[in-house]
Amino acid sequence: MTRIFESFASKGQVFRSKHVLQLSYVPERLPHREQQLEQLAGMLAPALRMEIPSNILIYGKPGTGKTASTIFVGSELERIAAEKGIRVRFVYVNAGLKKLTDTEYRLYAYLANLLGRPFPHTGLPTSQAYETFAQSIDDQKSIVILVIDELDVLVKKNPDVLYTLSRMNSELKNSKISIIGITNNLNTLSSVDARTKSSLSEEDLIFPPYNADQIADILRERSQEAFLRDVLDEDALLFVSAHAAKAHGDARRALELLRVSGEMAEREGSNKVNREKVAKAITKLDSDHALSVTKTLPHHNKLILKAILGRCDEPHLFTGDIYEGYEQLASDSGLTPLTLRRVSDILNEFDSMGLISSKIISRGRYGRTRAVSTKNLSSLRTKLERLLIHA
DNA sequence: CCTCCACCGGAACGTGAGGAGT
DNA sequence: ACTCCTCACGTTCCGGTGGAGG
Repeated sequence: MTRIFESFASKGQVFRSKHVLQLSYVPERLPHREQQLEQLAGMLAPALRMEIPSNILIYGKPGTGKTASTIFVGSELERIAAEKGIRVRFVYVNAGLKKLTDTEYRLYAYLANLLGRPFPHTGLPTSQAYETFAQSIDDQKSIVILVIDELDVLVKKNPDVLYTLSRMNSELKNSKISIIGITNNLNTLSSVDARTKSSLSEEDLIFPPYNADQIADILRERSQEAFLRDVLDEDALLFVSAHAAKAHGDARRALELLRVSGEMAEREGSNKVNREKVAKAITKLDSDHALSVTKTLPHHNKLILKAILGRCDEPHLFTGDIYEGYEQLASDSGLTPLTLRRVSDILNEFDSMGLISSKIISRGRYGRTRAVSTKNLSSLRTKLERLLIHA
C-alpha cells in the first residue's frame, strides 16, 4: 500500500494546478475574445451612469467562451460600480439545470431564493412565483443585470417567459433590470413573437467557433499553469487543438481532453503527455460518456438501444427496423411497447446525446425516414450489450 | 411530371407524481 | 381531506414531404 502511494507521489508528477483545466474555472485572460469582451463591456457601460443597459442576446456554439466572457465582464462591471458607489447587481443563472431552473416557474423560484426571498420549488401558481421574483429584484434597489444562460431550454418549453421578462421594467419601483440571454443556436428563438424578440435583443453579440490555431493558443496559456514544466509536448497540444477544431471549435472539450490526458499519464506513472495519451483519452472520453448515459436510461429507452445494437451490422438502419426489433424485445419481457411516435422522439434524444448519429433521408418510392448510423456505438458494442443484458 | 411510401414532427390531450395552501 | 398548482412522459390524430419509379 505504502509503495503504491509513494510511487504515485514520486513518479507521476504531471499537474501543477489541475483546477485551471476545470469547467468552472474563469481565466483572467480570454485569448481571441478581445473583440467580444470589448463590445460587451461597451454595451453594459451605461450602467455606470445609472442608465439601463440594452437587453443583449449572445449567440455561439458550445465552448466558444460565451459564459466565461459574460461572467468576466459582469464581475468587472460589478467591481468598478462598487468602487464608484453605484448600485449594480450582476446575476447569473443557467436555465439548463434540470429540475432547478429549466422551466418558467423554476427559474422565478430559483432567482427569488437566490436574491433572498424564499419561495417553494413547486406547488404554487407560476404567477405567484413571478410576483415574488419581481419583488426580489426590486429589493436590490439596483440596476440588475440578469444573465440567462442556455435560454433556449426555457424558450423551447414556453416562449412567453421572454415576453414577461421583456416587460418587467414597467413593474419595478426601485430597481431596473436588463437581460442578457445566452443561446447555442439562433433557431430556438424563431418561435418567439417578433416584437418580444426585438425588445430582447436590442443588441446582439456573436461568438464564432475557435479555429485550431486559436484553440492551441488557449491551451498553451492554460497548460502553462495547469501542467508542470515539460510534461505536455507541443505535438500533443496541436493534436488536441486539431481534434477540438474539427468538433465544432469547442474549447471546453479541448480543455477536458487535456485534463483527461494528463490524468491518464498520471495514473500510468508517466510524466509525459504525448499524442498517444491524447488519442487514448479521446476514446476513453467517448466511451465513458456513452456508458454513463446508457446506465441512467429509462427502461424502454434501453430496450430501444438494445434493438439498435442487435442490428448494427446491417448497413442501413431505419426507424422502422429499429421499431420492429424493439417491439419484439418489449413483448418478450411482457411490456406493451411504446408507440412509433414516441420511439421516434427517443431516437432524436439519442442523437442529441451523441449516442447515435442520424439524419432524415428519403428513399423515394420506399418512403422518408431516419437513417441511423451506429459508427459511434460499434466500438463499445460489447460493453454496452453487457450493460443492457438484463434490460 | 406525378404518385405514393414510410415515416417525420406539430398539437392537443391524458395521467400520475410531487407539492403547496386551507 | 380536498382543491389547486406544475410538469414529465405518453398517446392520438394528422398534415407534410423528398425522391425512386412508373
